[in-house]
Amino acid sequence: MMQQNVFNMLADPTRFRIVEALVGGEQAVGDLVRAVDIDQSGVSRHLRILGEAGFVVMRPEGARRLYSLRPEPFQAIDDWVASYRKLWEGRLDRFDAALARKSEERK
Amino acid sequence: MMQQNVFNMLADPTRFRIVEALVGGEQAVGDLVRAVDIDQSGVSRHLRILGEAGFVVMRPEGARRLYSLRPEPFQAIDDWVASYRKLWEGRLDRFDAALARKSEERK
DNA sequence: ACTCTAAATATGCATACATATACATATGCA
DNA sequence: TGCATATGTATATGTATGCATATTTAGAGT
Repeated sequence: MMQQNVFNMLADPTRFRIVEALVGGEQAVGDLVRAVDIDQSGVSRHLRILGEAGFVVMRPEGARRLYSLRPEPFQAIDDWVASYRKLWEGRLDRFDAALARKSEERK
Repeated sequence: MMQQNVFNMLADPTRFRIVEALVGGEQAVGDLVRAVDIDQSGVSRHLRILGEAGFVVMRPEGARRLYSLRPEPFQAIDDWVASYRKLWEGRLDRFDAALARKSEERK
């Protein structure tokens, strides 16, 4: 099921930039601060919010905290937008059926 | 390119419900008001916002205004989330290559 | 054709509420 | 002690909402 929470996370420009910065792999808070251009306290807060929403996980390494993306919310978006695919694909061919099957594998 | 504008539209719960109500086809404002449970003025305002963001188009029919979804923003989301697919798919097999090709057809 | 009325939708205005941010400070680790 | 990260507090800004009103269209009656 799709809760709009997921889009709420990405709607904030700073959080979006954080997510985009994390797609390449895990990053320490300090690295993200440099990537995002708000105060470090704000980055930490956004990371907490993202964590509570299931977007990121944290792994301590010494004094640093390494954050990385979790796949679930992105899978949820992928599944959700699939139901809108009919908007730009007129028909349901064999390929789309394969897509649907692939999507089923996740459950 | 992905601007977080797109997610902003879906982040609002009322707008999300409007979008979901429109996936089945075009709807008059009055129909959407019944589906969404805020004042009609609010629905009209959200429809304007969605229109300015490229999510919906309007077609007058007598005194009614029929709104329907445009495919572009959903295509954009689909394309964007595709770049996160590596989070849950370890490798790039022949099927994924076909996916990538299919995504290319749009351009 | 003209006017009046009712229905559907849009907009101006005021308000309330959420939340992103910075600064200062606390906590944890080397 | 010094570096990295988290949190408390205050503030400011955006924006969703309702109410009242304007606008547009259809239809009926004369």
